[in-house]
Amino acid sequence: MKEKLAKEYIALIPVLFENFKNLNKNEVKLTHLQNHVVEFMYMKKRDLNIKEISNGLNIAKQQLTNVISELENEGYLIKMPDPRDKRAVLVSLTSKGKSIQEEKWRGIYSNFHTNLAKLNVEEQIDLQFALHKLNVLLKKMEG
Amino acid sequence: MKEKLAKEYIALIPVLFENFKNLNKNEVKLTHLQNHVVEFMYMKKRDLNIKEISNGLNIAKQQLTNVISELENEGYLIKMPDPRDKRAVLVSLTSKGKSIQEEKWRGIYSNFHTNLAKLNVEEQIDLQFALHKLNVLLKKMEG
DNA sequence: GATTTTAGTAAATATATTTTTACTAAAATA
DNA sequence: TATTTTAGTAAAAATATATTTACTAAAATC
Repeated sequence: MKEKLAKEYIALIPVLFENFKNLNKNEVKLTHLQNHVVEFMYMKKRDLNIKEISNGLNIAKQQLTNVISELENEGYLIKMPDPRDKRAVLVSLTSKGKSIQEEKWRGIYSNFHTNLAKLNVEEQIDLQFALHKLNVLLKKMEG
Repeated sequence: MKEKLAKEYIALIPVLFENFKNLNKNEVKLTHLQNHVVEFMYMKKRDLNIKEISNGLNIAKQQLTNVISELENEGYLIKMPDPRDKRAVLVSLTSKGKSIQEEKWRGIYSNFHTNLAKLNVEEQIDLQFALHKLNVLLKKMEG
């Protein structure tokens, strides 16, 4: 059974991939790395220090110095001293930074709504149930 | 209900994101774009011409000339004339190109197997059912 | 058949990303 | 307390990516 399970899991990826392919065709003039950082921070939903971003994105911390100071200059995030470690710096998305991401999600969201119409009511109920189950179980698997 | 449904859908993304974060820490010495192209071709599971890759990845076709000829030099793909359009060129992943991707999926796969142990049998059955439902329904929504 | 569009290539220039090395100051450890 | 490790910055050099312009040949359209 585990074989079949893993196959279903892996089959899910290209399906979702297709859905998100247009996600980063955003208008805002950020470079790839800048966008990557903002996206990562938005996903994490909390302030992060540079090391955490560096680890999370597999980018050398030296690169982040410039990327983040540029984002700060443009008002997408702010830096502040980490009260728990005087060496470290906490990076926090501003509402301008968050709004870039929210704009992207609005697109996904509305697309999802549109496509939902292709399912009948029974299927919609099944979909909700499946999504919920999946979220709960995948989180359990990670934790 | 649609609200709740969309929320579950969107909540799924960060969960999966976490799972795939290490996917591109691969050893192979490809540049980002090169990796992107190989990944895209692998997902599509068929030969593509340069225009299709350009559209699919939102990359100017001029950029692809170099990226693809480099990949060809390294043996990850081959180019051949498109029999249906003498202007066009079909790009096809070699087994060397495919094996890079397969290596990545093996990592995901084995990670999934490991984490599956955190679920009891009943939960595993639920997971399989949810994954299957989701694949079927999402595909229906796209099509 | 003439004209326009399309697929791909080419090359130059401008930006962005990566890597290497080195430094400071605070934290952790011995 | 002395030593080592860690978080962040800085700057130069090497690569990679993006943009612009222009060209060829085949396809599509008029």
